[in-house]
Amino acid sequence: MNIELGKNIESREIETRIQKFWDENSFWENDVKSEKPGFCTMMPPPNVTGNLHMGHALDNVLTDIICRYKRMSGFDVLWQPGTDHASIATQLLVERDLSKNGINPKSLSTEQLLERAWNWKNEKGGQIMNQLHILGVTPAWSRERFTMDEGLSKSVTKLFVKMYSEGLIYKARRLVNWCPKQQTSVSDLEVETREEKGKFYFFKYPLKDGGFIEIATTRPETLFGDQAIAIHPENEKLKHLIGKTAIIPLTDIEIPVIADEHADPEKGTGAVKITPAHDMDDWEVGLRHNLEPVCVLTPDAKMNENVPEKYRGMDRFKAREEVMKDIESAGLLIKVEDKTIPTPYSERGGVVIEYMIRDEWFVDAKKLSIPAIKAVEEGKIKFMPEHRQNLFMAWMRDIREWSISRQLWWGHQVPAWYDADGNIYVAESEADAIKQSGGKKLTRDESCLDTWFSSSLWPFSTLGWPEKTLELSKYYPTDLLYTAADIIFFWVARMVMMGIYVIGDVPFHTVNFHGIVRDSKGQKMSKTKGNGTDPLTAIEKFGTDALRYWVATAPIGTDVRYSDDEVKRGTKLLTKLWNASKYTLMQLTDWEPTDKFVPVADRFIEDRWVLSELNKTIADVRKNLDKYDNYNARGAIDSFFYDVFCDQYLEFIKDRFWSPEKYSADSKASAQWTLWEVLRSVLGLYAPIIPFLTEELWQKIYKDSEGGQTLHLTQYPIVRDECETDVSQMQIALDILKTIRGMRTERKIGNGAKLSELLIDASVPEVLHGVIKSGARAEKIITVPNADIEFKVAE
RNA sequence: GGAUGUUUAGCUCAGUUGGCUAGAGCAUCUCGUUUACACCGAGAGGGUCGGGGGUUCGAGUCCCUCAACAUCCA
Repeated sequence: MNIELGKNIESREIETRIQKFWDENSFWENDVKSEKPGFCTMMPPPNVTGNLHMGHALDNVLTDIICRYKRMSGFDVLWQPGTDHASIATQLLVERDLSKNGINPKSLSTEQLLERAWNWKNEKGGQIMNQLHILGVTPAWSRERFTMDEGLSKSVTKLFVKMYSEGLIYKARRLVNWCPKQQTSVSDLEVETREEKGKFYFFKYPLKDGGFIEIATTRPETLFGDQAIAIHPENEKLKHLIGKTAIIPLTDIEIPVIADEHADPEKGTGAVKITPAHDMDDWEVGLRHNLEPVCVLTPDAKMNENVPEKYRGMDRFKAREEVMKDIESAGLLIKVEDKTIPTPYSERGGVVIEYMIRDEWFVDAKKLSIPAIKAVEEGKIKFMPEHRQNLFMAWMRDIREWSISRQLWWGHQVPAWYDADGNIYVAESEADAIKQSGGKKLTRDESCLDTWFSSSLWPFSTLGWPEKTLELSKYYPTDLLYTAADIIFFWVARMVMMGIYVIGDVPFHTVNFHGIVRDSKGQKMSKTKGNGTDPLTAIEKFGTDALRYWVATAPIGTDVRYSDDEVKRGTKLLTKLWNASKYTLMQLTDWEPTDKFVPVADRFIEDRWVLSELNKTIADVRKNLDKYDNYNARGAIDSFFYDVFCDQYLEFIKDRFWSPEKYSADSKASAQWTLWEVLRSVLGLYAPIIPFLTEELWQKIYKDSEGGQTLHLTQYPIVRDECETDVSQMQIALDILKTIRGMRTERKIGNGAKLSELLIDASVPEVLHGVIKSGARAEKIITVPNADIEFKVAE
């Protein structure tokens, strides 16, 4: 063979060239009709308007390693790609863009806004997919879906109607989390509680019969919505006040003093004001005592018409100050204490959540969770790392109803219509709804569904549900899901519930949660800190393979730290692989794959030894990849490649090429066949991790003799029975060679220096003399009974 | 406040059901340009495995307790 490799690797040149070749050939499409067993994984759909970040790189490269491995192991792989409409995030982007251009988004109709959003999606939506290509990942690109595609939207509507008809979706009047910034309700999961420094206000409510009742509150501005004052029924100090009537300060509104266990005698004054429209606990109290909730806030959290004129239109925080000033002037203030208050924030909006009474749509998550819990208990889903299961189960067991309607325009509109009397018609189309109503004039519910509702259908809507497709029967339940731990409840839990409800089976057998990417100091990467690293920048610097190699070092489920130095390790490996290939080719110039084959059993012991080690490695790597353990798989390949192949085997056989006359006639052929086979296996083993360079080398070296188009559709290395020969004696040679190396270092003799004579014990088997001579670079071996190792350096 | 993790070499981390003389990479030090590779090779130093207690012939690994940190939930 006469193939020469250059001195340096042009990583980006190779990678872009090979990426183009892959893209042009659509190698990674599934074939639902194939006889091969299916292997399916879903890409967590990234935000359509988003940009690739390290988290995506982690998900997708880890998934890719497994998909490439499975494909090379005889599976019909379907890796389903696509994007998510991310309703709030996208809507914000579009509105911001409009404002920048001097257009008030509120002046546009929903239709006009939707048109803008679709234009935005069509323009920018492809970007993140293009960025994914650069990672060299292999989803079935032609199957790319978008959560608001026609088909997927139909699935959402269909499911909504089905769930409504079965009572699993319902409209109800509730106190919901309200984001005053985006003016939409949000689910419990979208509320983040932060400990904040605040004030605890103590003041007095006059009693109608004279006297006062003292209360304490953190939210005095809501007092205009008070409906009662509560005292614990067993509060000895205060219970004599129960049944009296209090007057809300700054007003003449009368409210009763009631008995309720919610009033903790130990907290504050022991008496609490009850504002059912603005506090979750008070809402419950209100239900128990039939209190009418009175809302005192506008949707943007200003005081509304239910408060005295002076406060109307005032921001809630300003109103808090004003109310307290006035209470003080009225002589009702007792004291103000500093207090740490758990304050609910809107995760997306970044402002303090209000609780508002609204008619919203809910999913009966409790009912859906029961079979989901059972499925996990029965082990139908494996969590990696395992402890995530506890977290999942704890949340599931404690689940509450899920608020799914949002006052947003970008998303799946709730398929419900109302007639003039407010009757609800839920249907798959307006025509159906009208038919249901008996031909009345209807208006459609304006709210949109929570994006997570839409994306919870992803594992089956992308496979064609509600149609009974071949894809569904072949690929569902899917095998594996790699995703970020922070969406375990938002997405993973909901997919599990919906999958079981809709299809009757779990959406995936294994879910692998990776950690988050931190910077080299262990800080979370964030835009505000500016410590983020863009994967594309890292690729520009070091190449995709190097970045992928770094990703493959991530142990299961732990946070990983990014640093350029870590990624540089990848470039070192690539260089090493390139050089080892180059060296191997140099030894094969007088050899062809068509030459007479040397059976493994006839080869030299060091040749059989390296093949035996390779066999062990292949078994080990496969075992780990079968468990989705990329970390140990990569480690096993590395230690074979570096320690066994490069550092030992290649050194051991050098003398056989330099001085062939010292060895038997078949020495070279034995080593050449071995080199040829081992290098090929190394390329195969590394292929899923560093797909570009291995492809490049395979095409240069092996493609002609093997045929086929790409390394990545060849068979993953398998254990070869004929390589299981007895090489136990090699250990003696390895020990001797290690001792000699130690002696060289001790005596400051370079490892290149040749030894004119090497003295070894006579009991060392003859079969090892060759490898010892070669490995030690000794001209001559002298055997003496009971000898310690000794040598003379050649002049 | 509750739950779940983490705590192993200077740094980042492995260590599967208890049997290791506790490993790797980076960093440090010594030696070596040898015809694949200095993005290299050969070596060396460095840890009472967070503290304390217990079970055991034997504990980094199991139990209890304390501490620090992290995440999630309230």
